[in-house]
Amino acid sequence: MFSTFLSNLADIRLIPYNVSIMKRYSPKEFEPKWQKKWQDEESFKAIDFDDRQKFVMLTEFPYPSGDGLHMGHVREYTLGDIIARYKRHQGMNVLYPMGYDAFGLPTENYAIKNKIAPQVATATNVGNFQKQFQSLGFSMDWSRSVNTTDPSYYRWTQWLFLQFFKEGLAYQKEVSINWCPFCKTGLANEEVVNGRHERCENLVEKKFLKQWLLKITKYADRLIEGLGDVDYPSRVADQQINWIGKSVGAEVIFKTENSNEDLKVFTTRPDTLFGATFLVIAPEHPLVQDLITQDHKSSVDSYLKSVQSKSDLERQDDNREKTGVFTGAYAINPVNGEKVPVWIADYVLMGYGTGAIMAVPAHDMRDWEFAKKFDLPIKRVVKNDASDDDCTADEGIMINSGKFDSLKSDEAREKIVSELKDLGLGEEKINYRLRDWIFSRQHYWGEPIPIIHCEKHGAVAVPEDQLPVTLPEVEHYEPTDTGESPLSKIDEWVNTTCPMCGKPAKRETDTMPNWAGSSWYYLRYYDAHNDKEFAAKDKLAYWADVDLYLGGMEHTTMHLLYSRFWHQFFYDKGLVPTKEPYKARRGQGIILATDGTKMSKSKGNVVNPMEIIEQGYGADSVRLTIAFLAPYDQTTPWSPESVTGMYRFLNRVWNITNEFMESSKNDSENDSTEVLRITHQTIKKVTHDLDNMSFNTAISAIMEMVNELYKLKVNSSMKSESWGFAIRTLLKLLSPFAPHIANELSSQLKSEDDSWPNYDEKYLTSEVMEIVIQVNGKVRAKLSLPVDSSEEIVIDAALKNERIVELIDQKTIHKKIYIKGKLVSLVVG
RNA sequence: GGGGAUGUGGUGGAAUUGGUAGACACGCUAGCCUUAGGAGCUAGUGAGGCAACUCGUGAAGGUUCAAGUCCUUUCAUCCCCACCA
Repeated sequence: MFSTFLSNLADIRLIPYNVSIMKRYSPKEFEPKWQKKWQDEESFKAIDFDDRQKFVMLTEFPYPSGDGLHMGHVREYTLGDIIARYKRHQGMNVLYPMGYDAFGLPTENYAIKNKIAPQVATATNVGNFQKQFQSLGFSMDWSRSVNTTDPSYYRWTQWLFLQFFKEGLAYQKEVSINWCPFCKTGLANEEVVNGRHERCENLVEKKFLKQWLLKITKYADRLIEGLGDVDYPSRVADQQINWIGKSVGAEVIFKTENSNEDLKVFTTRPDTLFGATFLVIAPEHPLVQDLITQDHKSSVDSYLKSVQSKSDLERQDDNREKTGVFTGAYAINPVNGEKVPVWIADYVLMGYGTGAIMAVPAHDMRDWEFAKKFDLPIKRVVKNDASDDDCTADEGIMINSGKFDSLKSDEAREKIVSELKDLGLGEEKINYRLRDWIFSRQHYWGEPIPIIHCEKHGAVAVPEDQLPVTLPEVEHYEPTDTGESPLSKIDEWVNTTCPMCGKPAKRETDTMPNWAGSSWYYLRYYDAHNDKEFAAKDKLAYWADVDLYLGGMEHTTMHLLYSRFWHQFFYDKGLVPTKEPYKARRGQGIILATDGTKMSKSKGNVVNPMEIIEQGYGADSVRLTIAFLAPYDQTTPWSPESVTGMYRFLNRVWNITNEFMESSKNDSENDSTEVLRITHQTIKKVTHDLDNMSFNTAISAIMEMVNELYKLKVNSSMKSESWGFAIRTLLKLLSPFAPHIANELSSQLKSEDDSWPNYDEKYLTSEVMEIVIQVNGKVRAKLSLPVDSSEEIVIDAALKNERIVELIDQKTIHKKIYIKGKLVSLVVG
């Protein structure tokens, strides 16, 4: 008590009386200086073919909206920057590129509304983004910057599209597409959320249009297999696998009575074929008209009409009742020759499998509901734990299945399929949930699809030497109501000649979706200015593939899957040297508003990172706050107070460094092993944490170091080798996170070396160890002993401890456990 | 219905192999200092208790000398997909 009082007095005396003689930490005064220097000197230029180990740090490039950077951007690019700077300090040739994914509807809508060309609006926004990136101190190689709307870029997007076209992987088809009546454009399945267009939230309609599609389904298996070769978080890999939705089953042919055409169905449970008591086909099924009998025609027609009038949203409603209608037709179950009725119902989807199913009500919940509602027969063919009156999808032992009785489900599956094969009435079949990628958009602001339509030759590729097909300048960007792109109204652009026969022909007027440019942009960073190829082979060989790709979880089934598909195709064509584009993928979590909800303009809870910098906290505080907030992949609310805390911490770093610089002028020589211990310990911890992307704990380790140093400086002079090492190391460890203050103070210290520090084990060991003593599992005492104490000595000391002696009293010790250097556990009773 | 994740103080979050739960920070309390700043310093801060001590990681069981961590059951929240046969 008394001694504590004294040491408090000592503390107070040794704290510099007048802190004001030192320059205050004021990031505004030096951050812009460093940013300008980095810009002017192109400090972060990645060098082609350099001998150092290469490291490609990729972050998803932004859509340059008029609103500037938001917190999500700042998190992503700050984390990328921390890694890029760290790897550079470790001596690697780091490529940390940035570009702009600038085609898209917001700019087009902005252009329509304000009568400003999208090219102009884009240029303005890009300039704004560039400035904001700079003000955050990001270490990007700007010499390789790309912009998807630049003709010198989309020339290669078009060229790559033509490779798909030549291979038959880009094709046109009349398809029922998701149509957004507000944006007046077609959408990919992935862009429809709850029956609404994910961008504008308007209800999506169905429209039948001739569209360009990319045959991503051809790569379904490869896209699954490829996941085995890369380091993706399991939730990303699982989500992609789930999205591709591979199911193994069989296609079974049912002969029909009324039609010459057979009905094909897909099932994953051919073992339940004997339980198929009826068939159901989708309302859009091509055989509908063929099958209906005269006396059912009117009821079928009215059902089809009612289905048509339903919106997608209604059809997907959770509480929907099963609806349907009997066609009057019958089909023959191939395994037992039974006549089963054919129904039409909208719970069967035309887009999956064959658009027809065999209904096994006893073993499929949907069929069960339908059978109950329309009083159709239910036949149990699998015996398992479930009650006979229930529907069960579980496997078991076959019953009511003729010669397959008493087989297990999986055996029956095999045998029945092989029998069907022999009969020529079925075979194994694999189906995917994944559909081909609808690649047409009916908009101005996108890459024109480089195709010319000729009456004689059909769709013809624009010759390579005529690329790019540039967007014409137009007066109006408004989409048309007919479902045609606004480009279709520009006759002088549309009318051209056929490259094959020279006769008059018309240009394709659809443009590509904005996923096109982003499907290959990382490749362009390897050779951003090449006007002969999309990237030179030797540069691809040097840089590919991306070592770490950081981005949003929301892109898992869109951009990330699309670009893997493109890359795999390019690999097959010998255009790229690696099978997969990205060696490792990580997804950062979302930063929510302080109230735990998503930040949104309409709620007015958006935090603007630029404002925080301008308020005087500076870029370093913002960067630290983001990295410290939570594990990088965790969704977490923003905390404005946290910025103050980081600013305070940087202030402490600033002050202790300045104190060190002051004291080194006149203090006496004095060394401290404690200073070295905390320094080496922190190097070890921060290095380990950075390798594991545990940014928040790395920062807390640096904070602990600073706190320790503050305590240590009270009793030891700062003028010593150890202190110099400690302060310089502190700045090095801090520099990936807060590069401005680290560079500023290092330059004041005239510390030129910027290599990552190494720790030395010998400084980590301390002379004493603290041993915890547990009695019956509870911590009862702590001992300080020399580190080299043997087990005997430790246990002996534990048993002699006053407190322990008291607790053991007369009781017997049943067991003594010693965990080296940590604890002694005594079991008494 | 399918897939994935997460539950720890007032808050954000720590906790290599099971080994001192709550690091680091925010906030709060008390005090000090001052050129009154978005500053700095000291002490305290899971709950209950004067204390010894007891309780405590969504809940309930279990394994173990020892469980936030392993096992079983269960509840809650979030994300993605969804009439996918």
